[in-house]
Amino acid sequence: MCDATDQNLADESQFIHPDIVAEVQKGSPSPELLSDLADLYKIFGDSTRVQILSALRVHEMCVGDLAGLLNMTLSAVSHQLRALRANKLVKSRRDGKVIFYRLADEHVELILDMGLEHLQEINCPPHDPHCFEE
Amino acid sequence: MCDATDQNLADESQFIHPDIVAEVQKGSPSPELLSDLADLYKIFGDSTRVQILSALRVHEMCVGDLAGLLNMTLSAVSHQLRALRANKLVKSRRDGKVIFYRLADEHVELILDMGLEHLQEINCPPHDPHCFEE
DNA sequence: GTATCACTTGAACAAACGCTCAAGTGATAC
DNA sequence: GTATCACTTGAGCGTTTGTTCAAGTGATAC
Repeated sequence: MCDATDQNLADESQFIHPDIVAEVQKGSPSPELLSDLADLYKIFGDSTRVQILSALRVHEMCVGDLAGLLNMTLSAVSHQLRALRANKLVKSRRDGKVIFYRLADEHVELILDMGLEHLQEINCPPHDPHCFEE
Repeated sequence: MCDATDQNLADESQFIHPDIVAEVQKGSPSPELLSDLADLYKIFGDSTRVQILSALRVHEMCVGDLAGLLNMTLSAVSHQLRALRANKLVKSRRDGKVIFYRLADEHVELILDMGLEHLQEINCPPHDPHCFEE
């Protein structure tokens, strides 16, 4: 996909500001890691999955209750739980016929909170003291 | 899409655990807010966009440099910058012919960090002292 | 004025995604 | 054993998404 010698792209002079590009190349994580990061956020990037995570934050739930709460089919919810499980965002335990799901760890809650905070800042109300145009 | 009287779904007895569902209904944000949250994470859920954000975290950059750094076309990068702009994750300034992009605020960095931390925890190395199976 | 540079935009298209439907699994009840 | 319940899984299908390509815009250079 790339030519052989591109381990120092910033010097190749196709750039307008080679110095800046070189600095960024050194200071940013590898594309592989950033791709994993994108894959993680992709999981949070769906309304159904976020609703599930938000619900499980309050209390562990079984699939049927989740489906009823979200007004969706068992199958649809189960498919999304599968994605959440695969990415280690939820864990499950079986109790007789019923399978209860819960959040995998506190990090999931933190990520949800971080996003909610950002939303508040963006849609900050007019009377918010530290809200102003740049 | 729903019948008229569903404002107290948890009592409708289609649920296995009505008490839990009722508690979750009260304790979780509205579906609308959670949908906005999902839309926000959707932006972070793409490798190209995350690479752009991660780069801008180190230094403001123009579109051409970003395209070179990511080994992508100007157009592709510009399209993604448009999405980032629309969601207020980046800001731009023009300097002559060149347009420099930078992160909109510190919240963007925090969200990136939160995700990176979660990745570290998941892929935690075997010699990590606080890494164990449940 | 024209030319060029840096970037944006719209249309098109393949790939990825999320839901539905039908079939399958695993545990309990009898 | 069979039946039922709670859930999972795979295939199919319409929608969304990200890239490419070609055309357009806005500022500088001359």
